[in-house]
Order: sequence, then structure tokens, then C-alpha cells
Amino acid sequence: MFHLLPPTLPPLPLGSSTSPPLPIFLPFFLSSKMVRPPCCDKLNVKRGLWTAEEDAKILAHVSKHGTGNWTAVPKKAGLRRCGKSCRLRWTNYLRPDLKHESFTPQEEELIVRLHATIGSRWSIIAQQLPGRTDNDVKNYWNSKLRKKLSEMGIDPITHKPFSQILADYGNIGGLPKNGTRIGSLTRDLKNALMLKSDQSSAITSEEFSKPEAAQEIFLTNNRNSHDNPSMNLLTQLKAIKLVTEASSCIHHGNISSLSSPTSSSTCLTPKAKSLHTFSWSDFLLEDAFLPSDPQEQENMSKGNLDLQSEPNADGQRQVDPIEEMTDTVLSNGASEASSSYDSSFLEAMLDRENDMFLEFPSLLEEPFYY
DNA sequence: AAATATGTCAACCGCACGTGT
DNA sequence: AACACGTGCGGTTGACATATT
Repeated sequence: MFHLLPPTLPPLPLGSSTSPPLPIFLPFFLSSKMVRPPCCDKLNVKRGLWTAEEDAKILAHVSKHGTGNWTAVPKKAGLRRCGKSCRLRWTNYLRPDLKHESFTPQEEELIVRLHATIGSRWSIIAQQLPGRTDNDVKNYWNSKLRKKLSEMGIDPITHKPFSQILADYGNIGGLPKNGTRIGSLTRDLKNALMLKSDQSSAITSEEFSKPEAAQEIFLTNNRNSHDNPSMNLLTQLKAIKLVTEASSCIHHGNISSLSSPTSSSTCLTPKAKSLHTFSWSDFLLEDAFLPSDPQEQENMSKGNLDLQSEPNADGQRQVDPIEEMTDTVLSNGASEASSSYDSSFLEAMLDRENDMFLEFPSLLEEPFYY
């Protein structure tokens, strides 16, 4: 149960949480700058599941001193634990504002939507779910939602229907775009196909709270991204910007203030507030399409970004780091398009790999990460 | 009933980043 | 500028629970 090392082992010369760290002798190929010493003496700290007494000590300490300086907490609270472990226990379990009941269908839907837009940014996603931690969300995604999506015929990595991914395979010669993980795709696809072939285990609408709506969201989300990789990234960057902005202002607030078109957010910029129709679904759908013309694309994206940037005291527009990144993405996209050398090299590489997979189809059966 | 497979989730790990000195 | 330290984050592990054979 506990990850305890045998007590007979002699302590390593790493110092302890109560004394200055002793010099660490590293292998010749590692400099002291390459490896950071452990945050605490791992042989003198307890690991594994927390007991009720330990929880009580943390709670007592936090109620008296508040959170912060976690490295000092074990000593002050009388615990044989690493400070990092104490912080984790508090943030993931003991915090009084945490929910411990199971996820609601609304929460599920929000997680899936946000994951489709910003990927595995669990902390940002968790900030939109009051009472949930990034660990909760991550675990729930890995154990439940990923599987559900696969069963619905949707690749949980790209959020595209498997049928579309298969079509993409045909279009580009057997390889997915944007560094899709072939291993996970083939595994999930196999999983979905096996389920489809078994009528008794066919997916029912009860499996997901709103399967039709969810499918529509995924399909809509991905219509644009597979045509335009840089647009996909642009959308993600904008989403991260918006979500982060929202998170920082309504931390632990009610998500309904964001999702309801009738309620105005308490933290959006004045211009965004003036729109006061913000909702996740609107956002996801709104960004799903972009003109194919690069000039129009740029105008449109700049126009959108202007809505989110505030003029400073001098009346000048402040440059947002995320906006700078999106501009860079767009300009890079243009330069990439003009680089025939790069694209031909890439195509050659893809052709070679395609040949390889044709010759050795079994490679697709095994996990294979890009 | 026992063995095995699978799922869940708390906890750990290592890296990155921000801040203070 | 360089370094130390604290904290946050995402990926991974492994113990336990549950389902299946």
C-alpha cells in the first residue's frame, strides 16, 4: 500500500528537510546544473496514502497559518511528509471548497468542449469547474471521457470523427496531420470498431448526456482545424487567452455566468462586456470558420483580437503576448507556405513513411508516437 | 470460489516558470 | 546576470476496487 523503502537501508547523503543539503555526487555525464536535488530527503519522509491524523495536522496548520511556504509546513505541522506532498494533499483533497461527488453531465460537456479547444490544459479547464482540481479533471478525462468519445466514434486526441481521420489518411497518403498520435488513434479506432461490431454493446444515447449535441459540437469544432493547421493553433491560442482571462477574474465563481448568454461576466474587458453574449458554445462555433483568403483571415483575426485588447492610458493599444503569438503564427504560416523547400522536404519524408507503413502494415498496430 | 483483467484515482515525479537575493 | 527556492503543471505510476472469466 505505501511506497515505503525498507527501513534498514542507510540514508543517502542528500541532507534532510531540517538541515542544509549536502553535496550531491553526480555521474560524470551530469553537471550540477542538469539535475536538481530532491525537494526533501526521500528516505525520511512518509509516502503513500494520507491518514486521518495527517489530514488533521494539515488542516490545523492551514487554519492557523494559512497556505504558503509549503516546504516549511511538514516541520511546523509535525508531519513526516515532503512539503510538496502536503501542498498536493491540500490542493487536491483537503481544500474546503472542493466537491467530492461525481461529475455532472454539464461538467462533462464543459470538459470535453474545453479539451477540444485548448487540449490538456487541465488547470485552466479545472478553473472553469468550481470545486474541481486539475487532477480531478485529468483523472476523469483519462478514465471516463476519453473512452466515451472513442465509443462515440470520436478520436479523443483530435476530437475528430474517426471516419474523417480515415479520410484524411487517404488524402495525405496515410499519415495524420499535426503530429497526431498514431498509436492512440489506432487503439481508439480499434476500440470503437470493436464496439460497433458488437451490437450488444452498441452505444446508447444514455452513455452521454447529450450525444447528438456533443457530436455536433465536435464536428463543428473540427471542420476548420483539419483544413488549416495554423488556424487550429490560432483558435487554441485565442481560446487559451479567453479562458485564462476568465479564470483569473472569476476564479471559483459560477460557470453559469460564463455559459449563460443572459448573464454578463464580471471580468471581461469593457468591449467584451459590451457584447455580453459570450458563451462557450458561441465561442467554439464562432471560431470554427475562417476565410480561405490569407488577407481576409488576417483582417478577421486582428479584428477579433482587437475586441479583447484594451487601450492603455495613452490611448494606444496594448500588445498582448498571446496576440503577438497569434500574429507570429499567422506570419509563420504565410512564410511556411512560401517555402517550397520545406514543404517538399516534408512531403518527401511523408512519402517515405507512407511507403514504410504500406510495406509494414503491422507498424500501425503498435503504439507509435510522434 | 479463485484467478485474472480492467477501471479508478490518489499520489508521485520531473520539468518549467516566477520571484527574491 | 546568476543562482536558489517555492510553486504550478501535466504525465505517469501503482494500490485498491470491481468486473469478468
